[in-house]
Amino acid sequence: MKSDMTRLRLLSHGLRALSTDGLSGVTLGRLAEAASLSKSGLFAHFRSKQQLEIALLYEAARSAHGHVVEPAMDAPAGLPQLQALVERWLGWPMRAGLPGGCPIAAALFELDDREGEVREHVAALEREWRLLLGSLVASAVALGHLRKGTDLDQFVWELCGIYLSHHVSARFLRDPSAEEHARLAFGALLRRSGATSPA
Amino acid sequence: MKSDMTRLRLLSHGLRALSTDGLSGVTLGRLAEAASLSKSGLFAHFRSKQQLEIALLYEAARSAHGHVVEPAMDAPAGLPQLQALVERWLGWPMRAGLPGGCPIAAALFELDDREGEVREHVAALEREWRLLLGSLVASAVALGHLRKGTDLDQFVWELCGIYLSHHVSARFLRDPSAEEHARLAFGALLRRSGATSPA
DNA sequence: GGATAATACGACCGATCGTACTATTCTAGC
DNA sequence: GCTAGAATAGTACGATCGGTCGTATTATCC
Repeated sequence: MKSDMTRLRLLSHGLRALSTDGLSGVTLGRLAEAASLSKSGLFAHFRSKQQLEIALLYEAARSAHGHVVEPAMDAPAGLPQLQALVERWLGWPMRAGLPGGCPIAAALFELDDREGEVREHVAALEREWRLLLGSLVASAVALGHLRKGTDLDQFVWELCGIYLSHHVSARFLRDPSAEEHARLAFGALLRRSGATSPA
Repeated sequence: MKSDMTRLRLLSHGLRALSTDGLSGVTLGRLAEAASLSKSGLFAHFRSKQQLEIALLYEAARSAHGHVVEPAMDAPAGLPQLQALVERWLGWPMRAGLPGGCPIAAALFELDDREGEVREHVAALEREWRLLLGSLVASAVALGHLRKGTDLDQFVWELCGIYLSHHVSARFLRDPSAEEHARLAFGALLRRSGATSPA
């Protein structure tokens, strides 16, 4: 359908806006203008601002999956896959063609004190993401790449901290050594977990 | 002066609003109503929305200093002081009476793709904060509490990651084990840096 | 105590917000 | 090619945004 094409265009422009302006920064008027559509025409696609926000967040997750998860799955299972995923994870928005930062990371701070449907969807995405990370760590443990008895939740928790710290130092502080800091931190986390072959 | 009282009341209400709603969520109308003041009366105190935002951010930093830095300075210099500061740092907004999360952490993600004066003030605050953290780590190294040769910048970078991950898991995910994760992560970071007396 | 400046008020500005309702244009199936 | 229904445009709405205005009140200082 023609409508699907338009919807894709809207999601594309909306995702770009989301990455720079955050959820509350994406407005129907601006998005309509960016996508060369009337505001009411845009509004007809999503039946409310909330629905648009949710759609954009899922589009962000879809893009992350395509740019981060899928290519990382080419690596051998276990530690190499985990390392490949982390490498693709850090700074993925830029490689996905987004002009701003990670929309989901930003949403974690924008919605932390807001209730409602949007928050629940972000929470679901974040929980799913951490489950994926945990399963990759578990595989590395099962394959003997990481020490048996490794605290999976703790590993994932600290890995998320590395991602967030990288986001802040790279995007806000514009520290050119953000990548290096993240690499060192991840390496230390691996070593602590008994990685046999450090990258 | 009477005006100073009003200004303090405005900053107090504004800081609360800032912690839950973020910079763009604080509006002149709502703040005026919360502080029982007319919008124009409020506007007379700060000459623009930007000036209000900057004043609120400095108020947040002032509050953090009072609730985090000052009490931590009672601890003996070196590692104990660093540990005391981290303990007070995590979750300080609640202990400061704020209903939401850390306004500065939120600003790091809200302003990462926005230029202007407000961003520069947040950047200055953040840089100053990291300098403080670095100096405490340096003291711990100088006093022999941490290994000589400890990478100060890397330590601070990872510590900030712990703070951010704690913020997300405690405030957004509402994970009751956020404190425990942070404690474990900080302990591991200390151990890696050769701490002789783990807490 | 009276001049003066600070402070607060209410009304209002143009712009934009999200959303609703009504045309109009377009497209798909016959 | 016609027509039904989808897709888009148009218009308007009430609310709120940051901000300005003139005016009234209130402190402050000589």
